[in-house]
Amino acid sequence: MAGERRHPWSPVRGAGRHTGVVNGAAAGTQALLHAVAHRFRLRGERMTRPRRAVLTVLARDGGHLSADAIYTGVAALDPAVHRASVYRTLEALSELGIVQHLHGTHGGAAYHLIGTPGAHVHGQCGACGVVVDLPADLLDDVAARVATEAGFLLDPTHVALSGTCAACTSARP
Amino acid sequence: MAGERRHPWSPVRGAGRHTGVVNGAAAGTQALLHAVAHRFRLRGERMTRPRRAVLTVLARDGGHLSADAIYTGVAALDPAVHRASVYRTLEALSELGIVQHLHGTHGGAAYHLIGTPGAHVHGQCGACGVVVDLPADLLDDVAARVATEAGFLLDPTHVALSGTCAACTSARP
DNA sequence: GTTGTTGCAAATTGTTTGCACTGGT
DNA sequence: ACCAGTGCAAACAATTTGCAACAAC
Repeated sequence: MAGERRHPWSPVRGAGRHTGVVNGAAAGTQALLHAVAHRFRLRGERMTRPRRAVLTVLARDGGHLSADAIYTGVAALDPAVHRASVYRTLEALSELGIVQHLHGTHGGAAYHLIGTPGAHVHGQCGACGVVVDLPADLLDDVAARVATEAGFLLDPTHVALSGTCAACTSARP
Repeated sequence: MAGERRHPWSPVRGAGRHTGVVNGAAAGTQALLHAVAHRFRLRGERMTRPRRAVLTVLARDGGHLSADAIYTGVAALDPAVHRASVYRTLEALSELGIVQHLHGTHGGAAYHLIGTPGAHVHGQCGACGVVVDLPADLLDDVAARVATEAGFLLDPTHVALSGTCAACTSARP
Protein backbone atom coordinates (compact mmCIF):
# COMPACT_ATOMS: atom_id res chain seq x y z
CA MET A 1 0.00 0.00 0.00
CA ALA A 2 1.46 3.29 -1.08
CA GLY A 3 -0.63 6.08 0.36
CA GLU A 4 -1.09 7.25 3.91
CA ARG A 5 -4.58 7.02 5.30
CA ARG A 6 -6.55 10.23 5.64
CA HIS A 7 -10.15 11.00 6.25
CA PRO A 8 -12.01 10.18 3.06
CA TRP A 9 -14.38 13.06 2.74
CA SER A 10 -12.63 15.39 5.10
CA PRO A 11 -13.81 18.97 5.05
CA VAL A 12 -12.20 20.64 2.08
CA ARG A 13 -11.76 23.90 3.89
CA GLY A 14 -9.48 23.93 6.91
CA ALA A 15 -12.33 25.59 8.77
CA GLY A 16 -14.12 24.02 11.66
CA ARG A 17 -13.57 26.64 14.36
CA HIS A 18 -16.42 26.43 16.78
CA THR A 19 -17.90 29.85 16.97
CA GLY A 20 -19.50 28.97 20.23
CA VAL A 21 -22.52 27.97 18.23
CA VAL A 22 -25.09 26.16 20.26
CA ASN A 23 -28.15 28.23 19.96
CA GLY A 24 -26.47 31.30 18.67
CA ALA A 25 -26.00 30.03 15.14
CA ALA A 26 -25.14 32.39 12.33
CA ALA A 27 -27.93 34.42 10.80
CA GLY A 28 -28.04 32.33 7.64
CA THR A 29 -28.23 29.17 9.66
CA GLN A 30 -31.13 30.54 11.66
CA ALA A 31 -32.99 31.28 8.47
CA LEU A 32 -32.25 27.80 7.22
CA LEU A 33 -33.49 26.24 10.42
CA HIS A 34 -36.73 28.13 10.20
CA ALA A 35 -37.24 27.35 6.56
CA VAL A 36 -36.59 23.66 7.06
CA ALA A 37 -38.74 23.55 10.20
CA HIS A 38 -41.55 24.96 8.13
CA ARG A 39 -41.12 22.44 5.38
CA PHE A 40 -41.05 19.64 7.92
CA ARG A 41 -44.26 20.86 9.51
CA LEU A 42 -45.98 21.03 6.16
CA ARG A 43 -45.47 17.29 5.90
CA GLY A 44 -46.65 16.63 9.43
CA GLU A 45 -43.07 16.11 10.50
CA ARG A 46 -41.13 17.87 13.22
CA MET A 47 -38.08 19.98 13.82
CA THR A 48 -36.11 18.30 16.54
CA ARG A 49 -32.85 18.75 18.38
CA PRO A 50 -30.89 16.26 16.23
CA ARG A 51 -32.21 17.79 13.06
CA ARG A 52 -31.30 21.27 14.20
CA ALA A 53 -27.83 20.09 15.12
CA VAL A 54 -27.23 18.33 11.80
CA LEU A 55 -28.42 21.35 9.85
CA THR A 56 -26.24 23.63 11.93
CA VAL A 57 -23.15 21.55 11.28
CA LEU A 58 -23.95 21.25 7.60
CA ALA A 59 -24.40 25.01 7.30
CA ARG A 60 -21.44 25.91 9.48
CA ASP A 61 -18.80 23.52 8.14
CA GLY A 62 -19.92 23.57 4.53
CA GLY A 63 -18.29 21.43 1.92
CA HIS A 64 -18.65 17.69 1.63
CA LEU A 65 -18.96 16.00 4.98
CA SER A 66 -18.85 12.34 5.83
CA ALA A 67 -21.55 10.99 8.10
CA ASP A 68 -18.87 10.58 10.71
CA ALA A 69 -17.68 14.17 10.42
CA ILE A 70 -21.26 15.34 10.76
CA TYR A 71 -21.73 13.13 13.77
CA THR A 72 -18.62 14.54 15.38
CA GLY A 73 -19.79 18.08 14.80
CA VAL A 74 -23.24 17.25 16.08
CA ALA A 75 -21.84 15.58 19.17
CA ALA A 76 -19.99 18.79 20.01
CA LEU A 77 -23.23 20.74 19.82
CA ASP A 78 -25.40 18.16 21.52
CA PRO A 79 -23.77 15.05 22.96
CA ALA A 80 -27.11 13.37 23.48
CA VAL A 81 -27.64 12.94 19.75
CA HIS A 82 -27.06 9.42 18.57
CA ARG A 83 -25.27 8.34 15.42
CA ALA A 84 -28.37 6.61 14.18
CA SER A 85 -30.30 9.85 14.43
CA VAL A 86 -27.72 11.57 12.29
CA TYR A 87 -28.28 8.99 9.58
CA ARG A 88 -32.03 9.19 9.93
CA THR A 89 -31.88 12.96 9.82
CA LEU A 90 -29.71 12.95 6.74
CA GLU A 91 -32.20 10.68 5.04
CA ALA A 92 -35.10 12.91 6.06
CA LEU A 93 -33.27 15.97 4.75
CA SER A 94 -32.51 14.14 1.52
CA GLU A 95 -36.18 13.44 1.06
CA LEU A 96 -36.90 17.12 1.52
CA GLY A 97 -34.28 17.91 -1.07
CA ILE A 98 -32.29 19.91 1.47
CA VAL A 99 -29.20 17.76 1.40
CA GLN A 100 -27.58 15.67 -1.26
CA HIS A 101 -25.48 12.61 -0.66
CA LEU A 102 -22.84 11.32 -2.97
CA HIS A 103 -20.76 8.20 -3.24
CA GLY A 104 -17.12 7.76 -4.03
CA THR A 105 -14.41 5.15 -4.02
CA HIS A 106 -13.12 5.75 -0.54
CA GLY A 107 -15.14 5.32 2.64
CA GLY A 108 -18.81 6.02 3.02
CA ALA A 109 -21.06 8.63 1.49
CA ALA A 110 -20.64 12.39 1.71
CA TYR A 111 -23.39 14.88 2.39
CA HIS A 112 -23.81 18.54 1.69
CA LEU A 113 -26.51 21.15 1.61
CA ILE A 114 -27.97 21.78 -1.80
CA GLY A 115 -27.06 25.46 -2.04
CA THR A 116 -28.63 28.09 -4.21
CA PRO A 117 -25.88 27.75 -6.83
CA GLY A 118 -27.28 24.29 -7.43
CA ALA A 119 -25.67 20.91 -7.39
CA HIS A 120 -22.31 20.60 -9.06
CA VAL A 121 -20.28 17.63 -10.16
CA HIS A 122 -17.71 16.18 -7.81
CA GLY A 123 -14.41 14.43 -8.20
CA GLN A 124 -12.66 12.43 -5.53
CA CYS A 125 -8.93 11.92 -5.35
CA GLY A 126 -8.03 8.28 -5.04
CA ALA A 127 -4.78 9.14 -3.30
CA CYS A 128 -5.83 11.55 -0.55
CA GLY A 129 -9.61 11.20 -0.64
CA VAL A 130 -10.23 14.88 -1.05
CA VAL A 131 -13.35 15.98 -2.88
CA VAL A 132 -13.01 18.62 -5.54
CA ASP A 133 -15.84 20.61 -7.01
CA LEU A 134 -16.14 20.43 -10.74
CA PRO A 135 -18.21 22.58 -13.08
CA ALA A 136 -21.91 21.82 -12.89
CA ASP A 137 -22.21 21.54 -16.65
CA LEU A 138 -19.24 19.19 -16.95
CA LEU A 139 -21.30 16.15 -17.82
CA ASP A 140 -24.02 17.82 -19.85
CA ASP A 141 -22.70 16.59 -23.18
CA VAL A 142 -22.01 13.15 -21.78
CA ALA A 143 -25.49 13.00 -20.32
CA ALA A 144 -27.03 13.86 -23.65
CA ARG A 145 -24.91 11.29 -25.41
CA VAL A 146 -25.64 8.36 -23.11
CA ALA A 147 -29.31 9.28 -23.11
CA THR A 148 -29.58 8.97 -26.86
CA GLU A 149 -27.05 6.20 -27.40
CA ALA A 150 -27.78 3.97 -24.43
CA GLY A 151 -31.07 5.24 -23.03
CA PHE A 152 -29.21 5.79 -19.79
CA LEU A 153 -30.49 8.76 -17.82
CA LEU A 154 -27.49 10.21 -16.05
CA ASP A 155 -27.59 11.66 -12.56
CA PRO A 156 -24.32 13.60 -12.59
CA THR A 157 -24.28 14.65 -8.96
CA HIS A 158 -24.79 11.28 -7.31
CA VAL A 159 -21.30 9.92 -7.79
CA ALA A 160 -17.93 11.54 -7.49
CA LEU A 161 -15.73 10.99 -10.50
CA SER A 162 -12.58 9.17 -9.56
CA GLY A 163 -9.16 10.49 -10.27
CA THR A 164 -6.15 12.22 -8.80
CA CYS A 165 -6.23 15.77 -7.57
CA ALA A 166 -3.72 18.40 -8.65
CA ALA A 167 -1.83 18.28 -5.37
CA CYS A 168 -1.36 14.51 -5.43
CA THR A 169 -0.46 14.52 -9.12
CA SER A 170 2.40 16.96 -8.62
CA ALA A 171 3.48 15.33 -5.36
CA ARG A 172 4.19 12.10 -7.22
CA PRO A 173 7.73 11.67 -8.60
CA MET B 1 -38.47 3.00 0.96
CA ALA B 2 -39.72 2.79 -2.56
CA GLY B 3 -37.63 0.26 -4.44
CA GLU B 4 -37.38 -3.46 -4.16
CA ARG B 5 -34.00 -4.86 -3.29
CA ARG B 6 -32.09 -6.69 -6.00
CA HIS B 7 -28.56 -7.86 -6.36
CA PRO B 8 -26.40 -4.80 -6.92
CA TRP B 9 -23.92 -5.95 -9.50
CA SER B 10 -25.76 -9.01 -10.69
CA PRO B 11 -24.38 -10.57 -13.84
CA VAL B 12 -25.67 -8.61 -16.76
CA ARG B 13 -26.05 -11.66 -18.93
CA GLY B 14 -28.59 -14.24 -17.84
CA ALA B 15 -25.85 -16.80 -18.35
CA GLY B 16 -24.31 -18.77 -15.57
CA ARG B 17 -24.89 -22.32 -16.83
CA HIS B 18 -22.22 -24.50 -15.37
CA THR B 19 -20.58 -26.25 -18.25
CA GLY B 20 -19.29 -28.86 -15.92
CA VAL B 21 -16.14 -26.82 -15.70
CA VAL B 22 -13.85 -27.96 -12.95
CA ASN B 23 -10.63 -28.70 -14.65
CA GLY B 24 -11.96 -28.74 -18.14
CA ALA B 25 -12.16 -25.01 -18.52
CA ALA B 26 -12.63 -23.47 -21.93
CA ALA B 27 -9.57 -23.09 -24.14
CA GLY B 28 -9.36 -19.35 -23.60
CA THR B 29 -9.54 -19.82 -19.89
CA GLN B 30 -6.71 -22.33 -19.98
CA ALA B 31 -4.57 -19.86 -21.83
CA LEU B 32 -5.46 -17.19 -19.31
CA LEU B 33 -4.59 -19.45 -16.42
CA HIS B 34 -1.19 -20.21 -17.91
CA ALA B 35 -0.47 -16.59 -18.70
CA VAL B 36 -1.40 -15.43 -15.23
CA ALA B 37 0.48 -18.28 -13.60
CA HIS B 38 3.53 -17.14 -15.49
CA ARG B 39 3.13 -13.55 -14.42
CA PHE B 40 2.69 -14.63 -10.84
CA ARG B 41 5.85 -16.71 -10.95
CA LEU B 42 7.83 -13.83 -12.36
CA ARG B 43 7.08 -11.98 -9.16
CA GLY B 44 7.93 -14.91 -6.97
CA GLU B 45 4.27 -15.52 -6.35
CA ARG B 46 2.23 -18.64 -6.95
CA MET B 47 -0.69 -19.98 -8.90
CA THR B 48 -2.99 -21.62 -6.42
CA ARG B 49 -6.35 -23.35 -6.36
CA PRO B 50 -8.30 -20.27 -5.21
CA ARG B 51 -6.63 -18.12 -7.83
CA ARG B 52 -7.40 -20.60 -10.55
CA ALA B 53 -11.01 -20.77 -9.42
CA VAL B 54 -11.46 -17.01 -9.33
CA LEU B 55 -9.92 -16.59 -12.76
CA THR B 56 -12.09 -19.38 -14.13
CA VAL B 57 -15.26 -17.77 -12.84
CA LEU B 58 -14.19 -14.36 -14.07
CA ALA B 59 -13.47 -15.72 -17.53
CA ARG B 60 -16.53 -17.96 -17.69
CA ASP B 61 -19.21 -15.61 -16.36
CA GLY B 62 -17.82 -12.42 -17.83
CA GLY B 63 -19.43 -9.08 -17.19
CA HIS B 64 -19.28 -7.22 -13.93
CA LEU B 65 -19.33 -9.50 -10.94
CA SER B 66 -19.73 -8.67 -7.30
CA ALA B 67 -17.31 -10.23 -4.86
CA ASP B 68 -20.21 -12.28 -3.64
CA ALA B 69 -21.13 -13.53 -7.10
CA ILE B 70 -17.53 -14.50 -7.67
CA TYR B 71 -17.44 -16.27 -4.34
CA THR B 72 -20.57 -18.20 -5.22
CA GLY B 73 -19.11 -19.27 -8.54
CA VAL B 74 -15.85 -20.21 -6.93
CA ALA B 75 -17.61 -22.22 -4.23
CA ALA B 76 -19.27 -24.27 -6.94
CA LEU B 77 -15.91 -25.09 -8.45
CA ASP B 78 -14.07 -25.59 -5.20
CA PRO B 79 -16.04 -25.47 -1.94
CA ALA B 80 -12.87 -25.34 0.12
CA VAL B 81 -12.06 -21.82 -1.05
CA HIS B 82 -12.79 -19.21 1.55
CA ARG B 83 -14.40 -15.82 0.97
CA ALA B 84 -11.34 -14.08 2.32
CA SER B 85 -9.22 -15.80 -0.29
CA VAL B 86 -11.49 -14.51 -3.01
CA TYR B 87 -10.90 -10.98 -1.80
CA ARG B 88 -7.17 -11.55 -1.48
CA THR B 89 -7.05 -13.08 -4.92
CA LEU B 90 -8.97 -10.21 -6.44
CA GLU B 91 -6.52 -7.80 -4.89
CA ALA B 92 -3.57 -9.79 -6.17
CA LEU B 93 -5.06 -9.87 -9.65
CA SER B 94 -5.68 -6.15 -9.48
CA GLU B 95 -2.06 -5.57 -8.69
CA LEU B 96 -1.14 -7.62 -11.73
CA GLY B 97 -3.48 -5.52 -13.82
CA ILE B 98 -5.52 -8.59 -14.70
CA VAL B 99 -8.74 -7.47 -13.11
CA GLN B 100 -10.28 -4.11 -12.55
CA HIS B 101 -12.63 -3.21 -9.75
CA LEU B 102 -15.15 -0.47 -9.86
CA HIS B 103 -17.38 1.24 -7.36
CA GLY B 104 -20.97 2.29 -7.61
CA THR B 105 -23.78 3.60 -5.49
CA HIS B 106 -25.31 0.27 -4.57
CA GLY B 107 -23.58 -2.50 -2.66
CA GLY B 108 -19.93 -3.35 -2.86
CA ALA B 109 -17.43 -3.21 -5.67
CA ALA B 110 -17.63 -5.05 -8.97
CA TYR B 111 -14.79 -6.87 -10.66
CA HIS B 112 -14.07 -7.86 -14.20
CA LEU B 113 -11.19 -9.03 -16.31
CA ILE B 114 -9.45 -6.31 -18.23
CA GLY B 115 -10.13 -7.72 -21.67
CA THR B 116 -8.29 -7.01 -24.87
CA PRO B 117 -10.93 -4.48 -25.98
CA GLY B 118 -9.72 -2.42 -23.05
CA ALA B 119 -11.55 -0.90 -20.14
CA HIS B 120 -14.77 0.88 -20.91
CA VAL B 121 -16.86 3.29 -18.89
CA HIS B 122 -19.68 1.96 -16.76
CA GLY B 123 -23.00 3.24 -15.59
CA GLN B 124 -25.06 1.82 -12.79
CA CYS B 125 -28.82 2.06 -12.54
CA GLY B 126 -29.90 3.45 -9.22
CA ALA B 127 -33.22 1.67 -9.47
CA CYS B 128 -32.29 -1.91 -10.33
CA GLY B 129 -28.54 -1.86 -9.76
CA VAL B 130 -27.70 -3.18 -13.18
CA VAL B 131 -24.40 -2.18 -14.74
CA VAL B 132 -24.40 -0.94 -18.29
CA ASP B 133 -21.39 -0.64 -20.51
CA LEU B 134 -20.81 2.77 -21.96
CA PRO B 135 -18.46 3.80 -24.76
CA ALA B 136 -14.82 3.81 -23.71
CA ASP B 137 -14.25 7.30 -25.10
CA LEU B 138 -17.30 8.73 -23.36
CA LEU B 139 -15.33 10.74 -20.85
CA ASP B 140 -12.39 11.71 -23.03
CA ASP B 141 -13.50 15.29 -23.51
CA VAL B 142 -14.46 15.59 -19.87
CA ALA B 143 -11.11 14.19 -18.80
CA ALA B 144 -9.28 16.73 -20.94
CA ARG B 145 -11.38 19.53 -19.58
CA VAL B 146 -10.97 18.74 -15.88
CA ALA B 147 -7.27 18.17 -16.42
CA THR B 148 -6.74 21.66 -17.77
CA GLU B 149 -9.35 23.47 -15.73
CA ALA B 150 -8.96 21.79 -12.38
CA GLY B 151 -5.73 19.83 -12.64
CA PHE B 152 -7.80 16.75 -11.85
CA LEU B 153 -6.53 13.60 -13.53
CA LEU B 154 -9.58 11.52 -14.29
CA ASP B 155 -9.69 7.74 -14.03
CA PRO B 156 -12.84 7.07 -16.04
CA THR B 157 -13.10 3.35 -15.35
CA HIS B 158 -12.90 3.35 -11.58
CA VAL B 159 -16.42 4.54 -10.86
CA ALA B 160 -19.70 3.72 -12.43
CA LEU B 161 -21.69 6.75 -13.44
CA SER B 162 -24.98 6.89 -11.63
CA GLY B 163 -28.27 7.09 -13.40
CA THR B 164 -31.30 5.16 -14.51
CA CYS B 165 -31.16 2.48 -17.16
CA ALA B 166 -33.45 2.40 -20.17
CA ALA B 167 -35.60 -0.38 -18.75
CA CYS B 168 -36.23 1.37 -15.45
CA THR B 169 -36.84 4.70 -17.15
CA SER B 170 -39.62 3.32 -19.31
CA ALA B 171 -41.01 1.19 -16.51
CA ARG B 172 -41.69 4.29 -14.44
CA PRO B 173 -45.12 5.96 -14.88
C1' DG C 1 12.57 -27.10 2.67
C1' DT C 2 11.15 -22.43 2.08
C1' DT C 3 7.82 -19.13 2.22
C1' DG C 4 3.88 -17.44 -0.24
C1' DT C 5 -1.04 -18.55 0.57
C1' DT C 6 -4.69 -20.33 2.62
C1' DG C 7 -8.72 -21.29 5.97
C1' DC C 8 -10.62 -19.81 9.86
C1' DA C 9 -12.44 -16.70 13.15
C1' DA C 10 -12.57 -12.44 14.81
C1' DA C 11 -12.17 -7.45 14.09
C1' DT C 12 -13.45 -3.25 11.25
C1' DT C 13 -16.17 0.04 8.96
C1' DG C 14 -20.36 2.11 7.52
C1' DT C 15 -25.12 1.91 7.88
C1' DT C 16 -29.77 0.13 9.19
C1' DT C 17 -33.43 -1.55 12.17
C1' DG C 18 -36.80 -3.09 16.08
C1' DC C 19 -38.46 -1.30 20.08
C1' DA C 20 -39.83 1.20 24.24
C1' DC C 21 -39.77 5.86 25.50
C1' DT C 22 -39.58 10.97 24.93
C1' DG C 23 -40.60 15.43 23.26
C1' DG C 24 -42.75 18.52 19.51
C1' DT C 25 -47.04 20.33 18.18
C1' DA D 1 -52.55 13.65 24.20
C1' DC D 2 -51.02 12.03 20.12
C1' DC D 3 -47.52 10.03 17.31
C1' DA D 4 -43.18 11.39 14.83
C1' DG D 5 -38.72 10.86 16.17
C1' DT D 6 -35.33 9.51 19.43
C1' DG D 7 -31.63 6.65 22.04
C1' DC D 8 -30.06 2.34 22.47
C1' DA D 9 -28.32 -2.06 21.30
C1' DA D 10 -28.14 -5.28 18.17
C1' DA D 11 -28.24 -6.65 13.26
C1' DC D 12 -26.30 -6.05 8.93
C1' DA D 13 -23.23 -5.92 4.72
C1' DA D 14 -18.83 -5.66 2.79
C1' DT D 15 -14.32 -6.17 3.60
C1' DT D 16 -9.92 -6.85 6.27
C1' DT D 17 -6.58 -9.01 9.30
C1' DG D 18 -3.69 -12.07 12.67
C1' DC D 19 -2.19 -16.47 12.82
C1' DA D 20 -1.20 -21.43 12.56
C1' DA D 21 -1.42 -24.95 9.07
C1' DC D 22 -0.65 -25.96 4.22
C1' DA D 23 0.93 -26.52 -0.37
C1' DA D 24 3.51 -24.45 -4.51
C1' DC D 25 7.82 -23.88 -6.01
